Amino acid sequence: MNIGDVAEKSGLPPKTIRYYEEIGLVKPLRSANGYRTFLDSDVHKLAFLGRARALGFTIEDCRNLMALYDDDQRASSEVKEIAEQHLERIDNKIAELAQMRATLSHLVNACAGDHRPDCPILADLAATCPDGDLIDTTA
Amino acid sequence: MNIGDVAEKSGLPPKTIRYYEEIGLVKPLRSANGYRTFLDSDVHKLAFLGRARALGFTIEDCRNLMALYDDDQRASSEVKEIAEQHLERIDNKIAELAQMRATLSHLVNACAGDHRPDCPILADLAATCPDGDLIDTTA
DNA sequence: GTTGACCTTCCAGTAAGGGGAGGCCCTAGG
DNA sequence: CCTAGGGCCTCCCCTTACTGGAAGGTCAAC
Repeated sequence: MNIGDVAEKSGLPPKTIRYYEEIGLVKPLRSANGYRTFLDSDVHKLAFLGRARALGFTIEDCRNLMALYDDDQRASSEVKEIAEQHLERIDNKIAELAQMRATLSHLVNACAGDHRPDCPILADLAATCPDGDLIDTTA
Repeated sequence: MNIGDVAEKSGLPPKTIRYYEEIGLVKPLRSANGYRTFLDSDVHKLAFLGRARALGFTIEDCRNLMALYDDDQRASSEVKEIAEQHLERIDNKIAELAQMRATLSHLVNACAGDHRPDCPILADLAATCPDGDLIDTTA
């Protein structure tokens, strides 16, 4: 199978598949003309990677998950730990975004959004200094 | 004022300040020895940038917000639009993360996390193919 | 035989800086 | 007067996970 077919079957772009080969996630064979030749198992791996990436796992997570997948002596606790750490990263990120959202949404609601220059959003960005300085927001 | 003082006052690392100069967000003067010389207005700008970045605005957003801040003919609607677009990006990102979180959390709960190899997380990553193929998850 | 689709490699770029090398400048202490 | 130290400078590579493009080889069809 050539890379185009694999791309279609796995749902990953050819560029991504080449990249995954470069970083050692898949190891396709080569035919005489230099083209990459993929097995069904490669397609399977790539689909696995695509799904793991879609869940937000890093490439390194994916590498570890694949290794565990290939290891029938694995303990599910190892897999679970990777997933739990990722879940925590996601929760942290969501919390961070929610905090931004709250502040930003508050500012947006306070802004008239008309033709006048007065703007609480800019005022907030300009005025809130770490050392408590009050800066002239009319500038 | 040298870059070290400005870093302390603005809360941004010197590296970041140099980077902001490189991309044209601040334009410090230079003294005879080649050192950057900052004015209070530069510190003000940098603090502004730091807060905008903390709210997740991109550098390009920051550039535009600063331009609006410097323009006393601005309409607050322009500021509000930038903020609203950013708010939408945040909401999209949160939704995406929440979706990941839901799936992942479901899988984590389903995983025993013990010494045995059986793992619903790996099974899910391996089995759900775009074209509906069922792949042997006992491998 | 030639067109066009496919494949190859390599280079460069993304966002927003971080790390570190190699080297100048300036001040304080002995 | 010399040196140690800390601060500053530029320059280059590194990060994540790809994506785009250029230059060129291959293959099947018309």
